[in-house]
Amino acid sequence: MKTRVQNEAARMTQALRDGGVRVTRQREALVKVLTESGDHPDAAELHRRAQAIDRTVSLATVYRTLTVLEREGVIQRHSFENAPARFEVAEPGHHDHILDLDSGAIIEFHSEKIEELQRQIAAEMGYEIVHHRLELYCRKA
Amino acid sequence: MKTRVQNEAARMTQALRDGGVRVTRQREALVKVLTESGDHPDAAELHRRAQAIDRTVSLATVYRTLTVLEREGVIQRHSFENAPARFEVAEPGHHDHILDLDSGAIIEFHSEKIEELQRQIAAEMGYEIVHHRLELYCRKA
DNA sequence: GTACCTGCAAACTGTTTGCAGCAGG
DNA sequence: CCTGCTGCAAACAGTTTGCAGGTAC
Repeated sequence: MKTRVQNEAARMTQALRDGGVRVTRQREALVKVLTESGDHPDAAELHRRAQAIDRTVSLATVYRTLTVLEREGVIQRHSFENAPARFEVAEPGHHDHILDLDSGAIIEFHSEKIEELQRQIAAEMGYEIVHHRLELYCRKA
Repeated sequence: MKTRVQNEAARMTQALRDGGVRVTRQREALVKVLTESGDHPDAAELHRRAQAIDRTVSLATVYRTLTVLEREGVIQRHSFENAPARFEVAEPGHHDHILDLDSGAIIEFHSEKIEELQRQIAAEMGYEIVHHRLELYCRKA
């Protein structure tokens, strides 16, 4: 039986092939790092982690590969306030983020009620939501 | 009787003084441009408009002044996806944005129900919302 | 005078790209 | 081989900053 990480890695390398690029040593290192990271690292952090596996991975390749993976929909890029973009493996089912302003922690949440209200508001204006962004910048109460 | 624009301009120049900077010719031009713009211009656009009033306004001064005005809370900076930051005069009462992906139009909306749900979700995690960001990237249905 | 202001150009950050050489089917 | 890959370094966009000179009390 395959582990979750192995499945995600397989899905990701397939996404690379689908995206029309080769699965190289460097890209395999990045895929490994992505599937094993439960947090929301930025490109520089991913580069650091990938280099621990394969010294020859460059930041340029990290960015190039992330672009393909995002286009194929297997990872998501989040641009939070005044900060480099952060990445995470795309899970089925959308979620939003709470950002702890003090610790920098990122917490995921989902509210179907909010999603529904958003759709309703957009519809009232004659719009259809393509995607949205909801971030709560918070402090411990 | 004063017009809304005059009131806003007065509030803004006062904010500059409160922010500890002088109200110069260049800053007056920017204030005028800000109060008269009903849209959400970015810094380059504000620079262009301010130069139409006073040729000597530089982009650096636009940025420096916007920083002060934002710190004083009389304007708001919004960083939408893959785009330079856009600015608007802060109105009492928060609102969120719908972005028309085709036309680039920005529409404001407010939903007290959504705000309440957000507070509720944050509270469940032991958090207090300092500020939040909600953007709906949409297409005409 | 003496602050603080200005525009300019250079610095800076995060990201993308052109290029010469390397490598895998 | 031949295509696409690589790292490097330069380019890029948006924004900030150091500096030499200008301006308002």
